[in-house]
Amino acid sequence: MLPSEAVLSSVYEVSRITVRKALEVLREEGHVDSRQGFGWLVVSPPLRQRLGRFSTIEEQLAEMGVHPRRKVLDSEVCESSAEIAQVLGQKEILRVRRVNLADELPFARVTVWIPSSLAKHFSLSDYEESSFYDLLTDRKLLKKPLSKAMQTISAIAISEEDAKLFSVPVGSPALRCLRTTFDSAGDPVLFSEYVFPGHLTEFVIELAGEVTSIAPSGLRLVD
Amino acid sequence: MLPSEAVLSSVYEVSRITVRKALEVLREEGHVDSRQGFGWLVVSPPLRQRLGRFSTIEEQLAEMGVHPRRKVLDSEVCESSAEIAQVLGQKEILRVRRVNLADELPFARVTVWIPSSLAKHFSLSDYEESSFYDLLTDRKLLKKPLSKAMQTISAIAISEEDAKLFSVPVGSPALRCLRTTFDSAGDPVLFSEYVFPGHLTEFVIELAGEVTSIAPSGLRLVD
DNA sequence: TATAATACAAGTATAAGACAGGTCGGCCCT
DNA sequence: AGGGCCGACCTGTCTTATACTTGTATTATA
Repeated sequence: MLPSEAVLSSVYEVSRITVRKALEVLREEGHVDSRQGFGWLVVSPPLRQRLGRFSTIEEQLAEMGVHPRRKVLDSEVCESSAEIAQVLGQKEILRVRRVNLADELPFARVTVWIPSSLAKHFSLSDYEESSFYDLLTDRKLLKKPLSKAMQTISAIAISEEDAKLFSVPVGSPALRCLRTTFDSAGDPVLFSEYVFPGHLTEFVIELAGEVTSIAPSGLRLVD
Repeated sequence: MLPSEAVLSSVYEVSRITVRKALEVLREEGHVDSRQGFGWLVVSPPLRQRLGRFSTIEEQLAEMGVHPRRKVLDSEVCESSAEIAQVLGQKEILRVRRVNLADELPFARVTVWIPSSLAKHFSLSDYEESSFYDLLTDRKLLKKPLSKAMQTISAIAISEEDAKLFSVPVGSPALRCLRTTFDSAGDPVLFSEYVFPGHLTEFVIELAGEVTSIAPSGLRLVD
C-alpha cells in the first residue's frame, strides 16, 4: 500500500491535485490502482503480466511443459519472385520451409526467405535446431539488430498440402501471417509466411494509449 | 520545454517582441511549438508519425472515396451470458448486431455488448448513424475516456447466416475479432465481436521496439 | 523601421479547502 | 462472545484563488 494522498502531499510539499495526477499517470501505466475509502496499492504482479507484452509462442509452449520441435520440409536457393524481390531488394534468396510441432502435433507451417548471402553460414540441421532469430543473432551475421516488423494477418482456406499436414479437411479456415522483419536501420532483413490451423490458434493484440474507435485496429480491406 | 518568453527576454537582454519573433521563425521551420498559457516546447521528431497508429477502417474508406453505411440487424436488452458477465461484470446488457457496408457491399458483421445502463440514451437510429465510440464520447456518458483494448483475432468458418450476408459459400474462411475495450481506469466498458469475410480483409500490425523473435507476435494456442 | 517597454486578455497548472461517499477498526450494547 | 454502531481515515470530486504562461495591442525610442 502507498501512503495516503494527504501524506504524500505534505511529504513532497505539493498539492493533493498534483499527487493525484502523478498517481493517475502511474495507474494508466498499470503500476498502481486505488479503491475509494481504502487507498492506493501497487498492482500485484499477475495483472502486470496480463498487461505486459505477450510472450512468444515458444515461451508459451515452454510454460505449458510442451516440447517444441521443428522439421524442415525443404530448402533451396533460388531467384526471388517479384513480390519477394520488391520487399527484400535481393535477386537471389534462400527459401526454407519448416513445420513447427508441439509435442509432435503440427501447429504451424512456416516459410522463411532470407538473402542468399546469409545462407552460406547455415546447414539443414541448423534450421531444425534453431530459430532464424537465434541463427542470425548468435552468429553475429547482422550489422544492425532486428528492431521492427510489419505483419499482416488474414484468414485463408487451407490448401491440400497443409490439410494433410494438420490433419484437417481441405478448405478449413486458417490464419496466415505474412511478416517482414527490419533491422534498426530500417532495411528489410527477412520475409516469412506462417500458416496456422484456425482451430488451434488465435492472435492476441493489446492496444494501449488513446483509443479513437472501438473497431478492430489494423484492419484493412484487400482488393 | 523552453524557458518562458520573459526569462529568455531577460537572459538575452532583448525585448519579448524579439524573443517571440525568433521563436516564431523556429515554429515556421517546425522545430518548436507553443500553447497559450503553457509555454514553448520543442517539437518531437517526425518519427512518431511514421510509427503512428494505423488508421481505422472508416478513415481508410473515406480516403478511398467509399461511402460507409451501417445497418442494424437487431438489438435487445437481455441478461448477459456467463462469458459476457465475466468480462463486463454486468448482469443486464444491451446487445446490438449491425452490418457494416462499404458502397452497399457488406464487409463486416458486428455485435456489440454494452451495459444496459448506457442503452437508455440511445435509439435504433443512433446505432445506424454513429459508431459506438462516437455515441459514448460525444454524449459524455463515460467518466473516463476509452484508453485500452484487448483483441483476439482468429480464423473461423463462416456460418450459414453470415454466408448469406456476405454472399460467400458456407464454411469460407473469415476473420473473427473479439475485443474488450477498457476506460482509463482499467474498467471494461464494452465487448464486441467482428466477423470479416476472409477474401476482403486482413489485419496489419506494426511492431516497434526490440524484436526478440521472428515468429508472429501475439499468437497463442487455444485449447 | 525595428526594437523596447508596458499593459491587458486568455489559457494553464497548481494550491488549498470543502464535501460526499466508501472502508475499516474499535467501541458499546446486548 | 457476538452483532451493530460510530468515528477516523481514505479516495473521488468540486470550487475558488493564485501564480505564471502565451497572445495581442499600444506607445515610446533609437
